[in-house]
Amino acid sequence: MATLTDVARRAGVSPAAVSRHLNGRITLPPQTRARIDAAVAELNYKPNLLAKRLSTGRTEAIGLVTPEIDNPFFGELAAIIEEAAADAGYAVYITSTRGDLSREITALGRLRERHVDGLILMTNRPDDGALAKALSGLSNVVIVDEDVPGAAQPRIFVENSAGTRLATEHLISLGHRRIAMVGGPPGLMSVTERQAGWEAALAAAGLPPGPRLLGTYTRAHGRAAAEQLLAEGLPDAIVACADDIALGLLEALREAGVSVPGDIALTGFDDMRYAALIDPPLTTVRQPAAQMGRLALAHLLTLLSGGEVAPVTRLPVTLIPRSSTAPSKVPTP
Amino acid sequence: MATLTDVARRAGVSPAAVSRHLNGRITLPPQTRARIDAAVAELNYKPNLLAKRLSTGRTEAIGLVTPEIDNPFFGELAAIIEEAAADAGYAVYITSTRGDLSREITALGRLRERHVDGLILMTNRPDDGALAKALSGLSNVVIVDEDVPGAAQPRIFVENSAGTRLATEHLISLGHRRIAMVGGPPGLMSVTERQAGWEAALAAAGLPPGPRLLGTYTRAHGRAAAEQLLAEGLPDAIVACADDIALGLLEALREAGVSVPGDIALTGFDDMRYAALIDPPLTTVRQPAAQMGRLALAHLLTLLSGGEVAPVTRLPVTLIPRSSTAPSKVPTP
DNA sequence: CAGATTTGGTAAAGCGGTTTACTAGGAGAT
DNA sequence: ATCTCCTAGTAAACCGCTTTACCAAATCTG
Repeated sequence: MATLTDVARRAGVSPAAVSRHLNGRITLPPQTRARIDAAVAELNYKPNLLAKRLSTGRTEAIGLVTPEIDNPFFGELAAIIEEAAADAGYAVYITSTRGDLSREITALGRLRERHVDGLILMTNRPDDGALAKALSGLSNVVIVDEDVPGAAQPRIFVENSAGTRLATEHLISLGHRRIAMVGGPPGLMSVTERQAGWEAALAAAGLPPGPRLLGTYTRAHGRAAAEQLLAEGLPDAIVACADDIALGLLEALREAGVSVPGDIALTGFDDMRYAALIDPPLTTVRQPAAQMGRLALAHLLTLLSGGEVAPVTRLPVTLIPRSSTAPSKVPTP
Repeated sequence: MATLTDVARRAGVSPAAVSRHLNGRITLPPQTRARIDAAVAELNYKPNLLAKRLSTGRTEAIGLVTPEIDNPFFGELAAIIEEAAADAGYAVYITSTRGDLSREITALGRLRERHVDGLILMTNRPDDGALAKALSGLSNVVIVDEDVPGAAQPRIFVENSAGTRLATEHLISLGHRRIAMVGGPPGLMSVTERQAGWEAALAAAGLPPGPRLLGTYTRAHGRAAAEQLLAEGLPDAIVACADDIALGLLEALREAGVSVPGDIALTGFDDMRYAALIDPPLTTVRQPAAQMGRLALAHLLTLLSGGEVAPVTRLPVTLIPRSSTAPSKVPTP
């Protein structure tokens, strides 16, 4: 590989001149410029990024910390962010933490060690303060989708409570009265808020809350919840706090011979790809993944250039009615 | 941030001693070692990776080039690779090329510029030689899932033709006679091989090939193919070369009032997550994504440590029968 | 006890850029 | 003719770590 010095020698100037010319920090007379450009072309010179980075302290890379890159929702977010980052000249390090604190911390370490310029952080774990502590003092971080209580970094969420409120209102308008909620990990902000939306809609309609089953954001939890509800007596409808949970509910209910939406209505949350393709197509609350991804990157770029950014941004969600919800068979009084 | 020199000063030794001790390239007497370790701890010293990299020329990072990170199949592969790479001490740069040659080339450039130590490359585009040319001379690259004709790097594929042969034999054993194939981009190795498997199974059973519709590995192509088949007269069964294609077929057929598997049987390829959850659950050929990912990384690590690796590895596929295939209603003669 | 070997380090030259501080030479102003 | 300013660069320090080559003192060997 040709180095800057090789180019300089060939062009008959100093390395400094070449460096400054290439970075647009000096205006040289046309002939000199032409000689340098020619030398660059002839030697097929490519700057060594490592050297550049060491020198400037900037890496032109960002990190993306996701709980699970193979979850379509995070995959979509990652794809958008990667594309937008590439357009802005940044490479992306992706970490799939699988909900493991130590891998989250490792990723933060990369920022501390100036291995990346900034970080977009997503977690799906209730934090006991360890992650917040690891975040303290770090700038150039944007928290997305799920809160890390106690952290000072800017964050981007969706209107969680509005989402479940919409879903619950939709179910109520279809004539359902006894509406259960199956949620994710207790203590997680998104779960708390989604629960609040469900409760608010019920309260507004003068209905008592149905059963509430928290657990994890997994298909397995959906299955377990279905079994519990089957044992205790099925409600009219279920509001699931994630599409994955809804999928588990659906499987277990179908196996038990319960028809969705014939016997029970079901709503999800996320609108992951495939939510429309399952049987029955899932009524769900759409999170604007693409918009979140783009905004997260935009925020991060603003931070990187020394700008300021709103401490909390909330993006709207929309209810996508499909076939997993149908009018109640019990006539509305 | 404390530097090596700070540590050295505090421990009363030279920077060289600290560096060599920390990298295990010198054995020091216990007291000296203790002084250095103490200084490291007190200053909370973290080596600057950038500097280390510039010095050693190694980056301890690999690149992962995928066509679409938001496709669950590639997502699963990426998750496995990322996890295994992290265990081996490598960070992972992920690029989602969206089938764009220039982004593939950019990723290769990162290797050329010694920005990463090695690369795992997946593509889903028939190459006109441009990618092969960009690959020439690069070592530490493993090609996965799809071929790049003319490239010299080791590669890992699945038994494509065996996969469609299994699927086609399965359909034949269910009594289907007129079996169509809906494939991906013409010229792509996986497509050619999958077509060969379909033809071989039909030939072995003494059956003529049904319609063959090539296109892209997308749901849209599946829809278009379904429309064409509907217009030309439906076959008994369809072998789709990808689950995404099968999904498109399924949608369009359902909209046309054709029942799967009642009126027509359908098989996919990949066994992506959700293939089991759609309506009807999809009979498909399972590609061992996890195994491919792990093997790709193992190969790359072998290359990185100067080892040799098989030029071509083929992994077996398995047929996963589900409900999208059922016995033909036409009695077998 | 001289010479050889081991122990326990060090000095300094990279790695390949960037950047600050500086200067030789010519043009313009007085 | 002198002073100032601008143009077109250059020299050298620096980023933080690694590594080669080397050396002084201590220990062993014959």
